[in-house]
Amino acid sequence: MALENQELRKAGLKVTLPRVKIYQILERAGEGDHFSAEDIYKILMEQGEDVGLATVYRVLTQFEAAGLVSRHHFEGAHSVFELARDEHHDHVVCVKCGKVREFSEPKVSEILDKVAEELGFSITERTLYLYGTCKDGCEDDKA
Amino acid sequence: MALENQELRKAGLKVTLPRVKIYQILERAGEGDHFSAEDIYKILMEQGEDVGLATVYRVLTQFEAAGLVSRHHFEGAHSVFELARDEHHDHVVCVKCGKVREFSEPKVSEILDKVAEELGFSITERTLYLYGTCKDGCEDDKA
DNA sequence: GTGTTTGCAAATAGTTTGCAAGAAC
DNA sequence: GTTCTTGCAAACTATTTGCAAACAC
Repeated sequence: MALENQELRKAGLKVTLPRVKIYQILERAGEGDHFSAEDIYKILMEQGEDVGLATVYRVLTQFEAAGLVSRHHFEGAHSVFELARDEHHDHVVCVKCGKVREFSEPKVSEILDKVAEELGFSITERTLYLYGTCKDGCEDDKA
Repeated sequence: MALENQELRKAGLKVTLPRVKIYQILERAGEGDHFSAEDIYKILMEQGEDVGLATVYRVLTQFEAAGLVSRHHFEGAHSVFELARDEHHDHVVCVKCGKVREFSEPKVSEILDKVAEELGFSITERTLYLYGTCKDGCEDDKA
């Protein structure tokens, strides 16, 4: 139970209720789950925690700065967050149901590294999002 | 001079001063030039045109819907626009100087199509942005 | 003329910030 | 006890919308 506390301390952040709770929510997420600040805020409310939305934003920003989470901007709207993992991965987003799938293709990274090399760029980050629709049952429940 | 008028008509848009002027600004852009609504608004002001910022947004949105321009969201901030071209291309963005380079790698598209296939997704669009820094002279003039 | 488009001001969505009160160490 | 953190309300940024006046055709 104190595992997340270690993570927080390691990141130079004091162990406070909002940070622990938010970290736990992110930890519980399955692959492909991404939360917006608002999502997290709502979950906290449901859990009866008294945490302000502004704090959720602040904590997520701190987590991002500490490398604990990564932030994504799917289709322009709000940001969503997920716990950072070691292996880089890219995202497929269904524009109908909002579902997100992840994938990782070493060959793509390889090619992009070469492109950067040729252009004289030193890449620090990339975003690769595929938008489309699930072919299988995909109820338009973009809640 | 009436070429852009043709484009507008083809898109089902009446030929009005704001639309023509905005189209011309986009047309003048070199490869890698991307304008935000604000950029375009400022250029119009400098040219002495009396066009509202809201109109710039409306026109750009209409152009996008008509397939005349594509919209990009580089690093979260505001949207930028460029005239749509036939060949798909991806972007490299320098986070120091803001410069944008374009590239196109058929092999990447090929791999991504395969990924989508395997995941049972039907891709309609993708965004692939590489962020980093120019290795050569790149004055931090991210104006 | 009639329907579209525009400019302006006000509204909106997502996110950030100032500040005094409260918690961590 | 001192410094970091929080909650709230207010500010901010990018963008959108309502509406009456102006324009395209």
